[in-house]
Amino acid sequence: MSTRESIIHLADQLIRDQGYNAFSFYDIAKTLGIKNASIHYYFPGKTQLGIAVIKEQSRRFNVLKQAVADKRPAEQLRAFAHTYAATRQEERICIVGSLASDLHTLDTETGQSLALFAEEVIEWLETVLEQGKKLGDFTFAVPTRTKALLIITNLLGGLQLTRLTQPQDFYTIAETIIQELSPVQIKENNT
Amino acid sequence: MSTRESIIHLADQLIRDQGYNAFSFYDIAKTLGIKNASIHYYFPGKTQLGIAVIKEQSRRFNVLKQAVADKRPAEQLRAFAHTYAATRQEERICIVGSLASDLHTLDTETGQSLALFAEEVIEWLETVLEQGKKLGDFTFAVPTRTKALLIITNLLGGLQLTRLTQPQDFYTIAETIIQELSPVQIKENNT
DNA sequence: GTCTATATTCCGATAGAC
DNA sequence: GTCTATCGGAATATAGAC
Repeated sequence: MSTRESIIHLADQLIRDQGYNAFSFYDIAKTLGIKNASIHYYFPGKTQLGIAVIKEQSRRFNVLKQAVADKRPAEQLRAFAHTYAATRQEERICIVGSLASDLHTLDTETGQSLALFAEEVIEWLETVLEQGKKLGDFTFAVPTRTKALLIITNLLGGLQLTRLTQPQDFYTIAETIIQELSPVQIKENNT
Repeated sequence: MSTRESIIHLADQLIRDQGYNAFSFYDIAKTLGIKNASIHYYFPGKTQLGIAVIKEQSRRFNVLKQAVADKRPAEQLRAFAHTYAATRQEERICIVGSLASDLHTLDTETGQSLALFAEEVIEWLETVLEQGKKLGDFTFAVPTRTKALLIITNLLGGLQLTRLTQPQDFYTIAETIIQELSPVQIKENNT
């Protein structure tokens, strides 16, 4: 991994761990064993680094998208949810949730880049849900976009809320999302 | 409103607008027409101010709780969701989402105070859902705590995600949460 | 209670040598 | 590409006068 890639990777981890306004160039520099000023060689300012992080997340999302494109909708959704579960295990949150929380402190470009990425994710999830419904794999009684919003907010919010409760709460949320889409629901006693 | 109360109120607004690590004592001081140092008279440090904000949110939550205690579960839930809708209109997010995003930069006490508040909200929502089910006002097929987690993450995450899309998306989310609990669902065509 | 003044630390950023 | 050195600014916090 190049220095540039390492910087982006670390910035991403720091943003999703501590928040955009809490991490510093020095945090990255000390980990990489370089100096503060070297980061400015790759990124003129914090804004450009932030945007690079968003673009990298978008790139990785598209890699996932392609990797599961031929699979069943249920499996696509499970792969998607799994990336959040992995994030939960790291005690981090997702990039959209982290930067949306700090939105009013970000440059316009950063906010636009983030909004673009969020819409990418929503629209992909919409197509997965739509396909699942057509195939009879999914059942849901609200508009597709609404269902997509509900699922994403469950995952995004779940990463944050369950930092305050227990990790298990997140896995319960993720499993429930998938179970509730199943057309064959075994209705059990629930206490 | 006393100076102390004004400070807490402004800190709350700033935390939910810009984030804990982005607001400064000066932001509050200039609005109140006082000096930086005066805030330290009321709160020794930022940590104590942050905790006071959480406690005030908890107090106001309990006021709401008492105000709707005699009403039907559906109306209690609607009043709860309405506070989030009002927050959405201000372009802010909820205190739990904001501080949970910054959790790893907060003092232990602040984190504990926040976790306590989050659990208060979850448990109250559980009792409302449970009552609604007993009365036949609500239908849901997952454990009560799970349903509470799903609803709260929809609202918490909705405030953040819809900063990037449109305000209407949030209202759709909030309305859908309530509609989906209704035992008499008119299943319409959904595209 | 509120002020002035200041201490201290940290951060993003830049100039210029190597 | 990476460094040293430094600038300018901002933030939390404290001491002490009024």
